[in-house]
Amino acid sequence: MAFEKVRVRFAPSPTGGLHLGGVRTVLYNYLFAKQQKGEFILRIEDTDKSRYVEGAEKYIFDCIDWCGLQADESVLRPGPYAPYRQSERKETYKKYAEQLIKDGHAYYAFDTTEEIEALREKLKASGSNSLMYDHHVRMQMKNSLSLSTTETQALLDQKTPYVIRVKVEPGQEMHFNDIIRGEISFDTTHVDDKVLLKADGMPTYHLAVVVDDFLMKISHAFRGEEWLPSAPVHILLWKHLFGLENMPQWAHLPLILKPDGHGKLSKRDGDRLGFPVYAMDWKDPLTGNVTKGFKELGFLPQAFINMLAMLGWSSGTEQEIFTKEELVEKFSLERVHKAGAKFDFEKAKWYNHEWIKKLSPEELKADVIEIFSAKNIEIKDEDFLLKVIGLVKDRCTLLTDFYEQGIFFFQSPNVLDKEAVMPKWNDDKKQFFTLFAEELANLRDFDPLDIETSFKTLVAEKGIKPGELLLPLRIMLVGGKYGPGVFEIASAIGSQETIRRINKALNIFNA
RNA sequence: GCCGCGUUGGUCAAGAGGUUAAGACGCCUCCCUUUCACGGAGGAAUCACGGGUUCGAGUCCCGUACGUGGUACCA
Repeated sequence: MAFEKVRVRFAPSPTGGLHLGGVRTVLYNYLFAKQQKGEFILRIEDTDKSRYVEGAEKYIFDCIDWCGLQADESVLRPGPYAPYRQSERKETYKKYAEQLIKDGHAYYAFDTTEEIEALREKLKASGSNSLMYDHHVRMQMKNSLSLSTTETQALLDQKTPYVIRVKVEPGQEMHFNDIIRGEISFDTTHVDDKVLLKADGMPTYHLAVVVDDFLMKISHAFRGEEWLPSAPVHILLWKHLFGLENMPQWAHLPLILKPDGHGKLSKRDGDRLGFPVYAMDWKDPLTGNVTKGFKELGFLPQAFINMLAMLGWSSGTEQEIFTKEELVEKFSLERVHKAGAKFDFEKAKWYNHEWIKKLSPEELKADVIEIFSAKNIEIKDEDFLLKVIGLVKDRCTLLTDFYEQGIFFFQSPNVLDKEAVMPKWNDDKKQFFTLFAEELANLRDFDPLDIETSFKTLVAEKGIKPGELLLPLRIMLVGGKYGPGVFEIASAIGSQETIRRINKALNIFNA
């Protein structure tokens, strides 16, 4: 099983949305490929027409792009093994399915849905603990094993709809070595005769994944733990079709679970608990419903993939904040957890906060401009914006927080928190601010220290406690009890604007 | 039901037979800050249970419980 180089793949189905677990699988694939100087390819599983959603394919590429995890080969960037859409590889799968029949490892099955339903009813009634189409029942069904060659040929000639099923021989021990879980064993007695090729000529996942992985020379295959139970089928196909020695190494990733209750995290949990489960906003073209994404909520892609990487993996050190490059360097499949992890949105926000603190104003600039422009605030002076970002970024958890944390640098506050001021408002204070505004007009340099000195001097003259006046001043400039140091703010917005805001507020407070 | 996989604080987790069982999120207290954050110091809180093996078990084995996934012409 000598592979020339590491080749990994991710194969989403375009059924709408890209869930956290999916993005994490992409991420682990990407990290491993880059680390091993290998290639990451992205193929599309679009063989189920009934679930195909228009636009979902593009959406998947957009999400992956936002996360910065571009594939080396894909529908967008075809490589030597194109096409990468399974619907365009139909004939290939059919060829291998027929090969399997020829070799006696698969068979035609002509049973209708109703007949299979009836089988299950019958099994249930008889108290059987297995409702599968398997070696117990296949000779009672309508297929090329129970029928004679001529009968089978006749049905085929009449264009009777059929599927192709694997023939699983019972009583065989099967082993394989999972990179994360180690030795895993199955008994084929409990494996059913899975459908390989559907009546419409499309392959099922089982056939397609094996054929594609072989043809595309995949060396390592990572997928969610939910696939573990179907591994025996895949191993059987590898054995019969391409040889076990050519099979990729498997790694079954732990599941991402609901924060409360039980089960896999699903799209509905996000709506229910108020956090996103998709990378980006997804608008269902049929219903028009929008499912929220991390991007639009105000997450940085760096924080998003950092958080995702740590959900099921740890470096073994105390480091928690990793750049993509550091992840490529440090990541190891052996250190991926076996158990599923509950998703914690609070921790996700913490990662974002850390990343906002870590990035420079320059690196944050483009995102912040976008946040403001979405609120119809046009940024004219970028140097000023950079200064503002530097002043407020430590108090922003989400990118969208830049709006409320920074808006007062660009606009006089519309609403003042009067409640915080009025109960203690009096003539002395009124007088103070009137005087203070006049003082400010005379200041040469309007830097924070000068303003503070001027303020303190006046406060001392008037014999009022500074604390009594600092809060009203803040409310006047900012509107509320938040933001960086008042004198920093005053200096940033300039003397004219500061005086204007003080006077405006005086009118309101004195009214 | 059957089959697979798993189980360290509320959550993410370190831990590869001998540790005072790291660290982070969240929560609480205090300090800093004449706002809100940032930052700093501290606190409460954990090895699912029962049997083995061993001088010694969170770590190895077996069982039980619980969780989770699969059991589709879905992926």
